[in-house]
Amino acid sequence: MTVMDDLDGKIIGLLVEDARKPLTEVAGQVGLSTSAVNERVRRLVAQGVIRRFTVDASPEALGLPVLALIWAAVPHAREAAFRSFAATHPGIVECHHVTGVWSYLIHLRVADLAGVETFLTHLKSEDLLERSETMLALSTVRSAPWVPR
Amino acid sequence: MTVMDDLDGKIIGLLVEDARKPLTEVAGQVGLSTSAVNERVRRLVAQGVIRRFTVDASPEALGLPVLALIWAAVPHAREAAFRSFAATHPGIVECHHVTGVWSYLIHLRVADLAGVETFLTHLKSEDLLERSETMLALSTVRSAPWVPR
DNA sequence: TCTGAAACCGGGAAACC
DNA sequence: GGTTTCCCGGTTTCAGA
Repeated sequence: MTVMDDLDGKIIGLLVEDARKPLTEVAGQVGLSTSAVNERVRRLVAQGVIRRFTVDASPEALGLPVLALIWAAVPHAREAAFRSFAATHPGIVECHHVTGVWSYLIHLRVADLAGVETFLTHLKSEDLLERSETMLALSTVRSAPWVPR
Repeated sequence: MTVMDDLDGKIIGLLVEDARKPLTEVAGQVGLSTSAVNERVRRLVAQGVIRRFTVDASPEALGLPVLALIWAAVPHAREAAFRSFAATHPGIVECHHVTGVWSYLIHLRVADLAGVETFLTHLKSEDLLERSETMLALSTVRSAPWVPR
């Protein structure tokens, strides 16, 4: 299905750095014509290799400096509810079902520590949380792009 | 510093969904002229609220289906070395310095489980790892945008 | 800081190699 | 699949409010 050569890789790399970079420039840097690049980008989007064009925003600038990493044990009977909650809650940046003693790892973006407490209290009140363990990110060496929602 | 009103918030929200959406459309949806939107976007970039325009790619489509979440204890004397390693290693998607018994949480994207072993072995051989604990993401309820490097 | 008009330039389609 | 050409439309700038 996925037919990718290293030119596609280069194109993606350039667009990762700046998605607004004119295709003419991209074309110049990969050694193709604009149309060829345009067609390849179209294909990459159609194939789902590129999921979307987006912006990487600064959570700090938008008032969400606190990143909490939360291990969560979810009541078995409430797992479906937990998943739909996690999929829509605006503070939840990531949520992975993981191996090990905890069922989920949540990345939570909030304005302050009170926001963490509010979040955990809310989860418990909805019976979506058996127990949890929270760690705070003191600093970040490397981060994924962040998008508000 | 950061002067943001809810119009800026709306604009960012629209660009998050589709960074290539014509500014004329954005303008229509927020009730401003194209020029005004253009100016606001320019300001948001200048202020660092928007860090960059990028693409959200599919790690699976690019042959990296495995996401490993690794807790790492790093030798105190090697922390600077660890940080610069983590900042540049292509497989490391995220790396946070955290509170708790572990010093770092790493998100590692690799092709298969052998990739996880190679990674850990390499870290140890460079004396960047005292001990670690690895969890695998079985499924992801919610994920941040992913960019290859 | 916004609007509206004008200039410019990049993107998308068509025809062809 | 690739290139070149051409046209449409979006971005950008500027004058004015």
